[in-house]
Amino acid sequence: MKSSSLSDDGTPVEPKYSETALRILEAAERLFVELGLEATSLRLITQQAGVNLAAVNYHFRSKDALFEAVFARRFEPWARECLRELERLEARAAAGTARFDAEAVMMCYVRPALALSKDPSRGGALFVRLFSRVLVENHRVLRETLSRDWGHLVTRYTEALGRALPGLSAEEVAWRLHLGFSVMFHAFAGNDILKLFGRSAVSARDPDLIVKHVVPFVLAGMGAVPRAESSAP
Amino acid sequence: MKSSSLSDDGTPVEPKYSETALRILEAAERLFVELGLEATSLRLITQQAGVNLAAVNYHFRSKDALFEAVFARRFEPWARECLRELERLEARAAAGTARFDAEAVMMCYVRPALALSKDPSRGGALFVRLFSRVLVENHRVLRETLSRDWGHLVTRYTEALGRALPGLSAEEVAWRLHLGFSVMFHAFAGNDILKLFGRSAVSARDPDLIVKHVVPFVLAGMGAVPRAESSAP
DNA sequence: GTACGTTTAAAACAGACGTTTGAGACGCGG
DNA sequence: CCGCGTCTCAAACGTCTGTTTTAAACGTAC
Repeated sequence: MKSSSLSDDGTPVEPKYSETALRILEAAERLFVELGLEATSLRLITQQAGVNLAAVNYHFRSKDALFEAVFARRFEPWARECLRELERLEARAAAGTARFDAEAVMMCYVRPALALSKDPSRGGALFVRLFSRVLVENHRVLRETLSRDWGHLVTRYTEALGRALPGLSAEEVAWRLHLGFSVMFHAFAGNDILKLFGRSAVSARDPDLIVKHVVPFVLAGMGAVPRAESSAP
Repeated sequence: MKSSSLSDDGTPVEPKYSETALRILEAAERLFVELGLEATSLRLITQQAGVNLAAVNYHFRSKDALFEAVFARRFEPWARECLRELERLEARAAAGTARFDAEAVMMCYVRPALALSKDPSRGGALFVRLFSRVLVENHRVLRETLSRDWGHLVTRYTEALGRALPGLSAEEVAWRLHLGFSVMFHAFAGNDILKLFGRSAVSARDPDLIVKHVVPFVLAGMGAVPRAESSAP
């Protein structure tokens, strides 16, 4: 994933894609989500995009590079939005116009995730599902670049939650962040374990409903009092 | 996934595998977890198992059938253990020797998951990761059989949690179960979003540590007071 | 010892895969 | 008119896939 270059005023310059390249990107995004990287063939992508097979290797260099392009197009604006949310919260807390608590930190993730889920023009919930696949499948393609280019994002969230929950050890904070993000992330991705068993009464695809139920759940979890050690010193 | 037949006393009769078949099962399990179903070739499996390529199609019918066998061998004993835990809780609650609360219901899932994670001879954490991949990749192979053969398990958990949280609507109970299972499941599977960014301070692979942190988190979330509707009638 | 079902072995099958090639179509400034 | 990038197209490349075939080795019962 190459980071997009920045123009003079700092706003990202999206690489211009020809119409053919765009059709490939969109078909690929949908198919990668539904079938996964390995199971999606270039022939299927080009067929659904209505373009020639060789166009993929012309516009993108390879199948792997196409996957990176599909991912970066959606991920980078989203990650930048998360960063902006954190910075805005810090500014408002410094100005005394906002409380710096766990809910405020959490909303710095929920708001961008909600906005993304509701905006099909940016990939919508489809991209969150793609991200989820990438995570569980642990793709070699993205491991390196994600930690190099966006590792600081996680560091920022960790620091923020630590500041919002001052009584906790660093280890405890890391766990709450881990568990909180886990449930929020998989909820937005629509990963419903129970649905696999055909018995989920939850319509886990409506973003507003997700927020309504997931926010109190995670907030309660993050604020939970740690269990007293039963026999440790 | 064919269910194993039962002997007279109700204990499952595990199909006898020849040594060759067993070596295939074990190599396949490891590779399916690491690489996924599509990316794992039969040649790689047989090479690592030290057996001939054709042995797969002889002992198992096809690659898909091998995958089902790998999955069923681990899943069915686990699911039966979950069922037993629920039945034991109901019996003890009826006898007045246990409280039927959210924690008790939750532990009916945590105990089997913990036992499985710590027992390499039953697949250990490896199988939970395989299960997680199956879930996110939404495999055609397992969708039908899981809901047909094990859907009632989810129904049982839903009823149990509803009984443990009597003040809540059915929808609310379904959401708490969904979110609670989601975080527990992905925690046991070691799905660490933050690790993908190279910044997780959490050593999410120690089952005892997982339980220590995930139980208070989920308990707090499940017991959370629902948010008051802000403007609804 | 010979016949039998079971298991292994090596080789070959047809098809799908990602990628490359080389020729031709298009728009555009000269 | 030409010349030159940009882009599309059909065809072919070599490799890998799941599966099948053929033959040989094995243990066991008669």
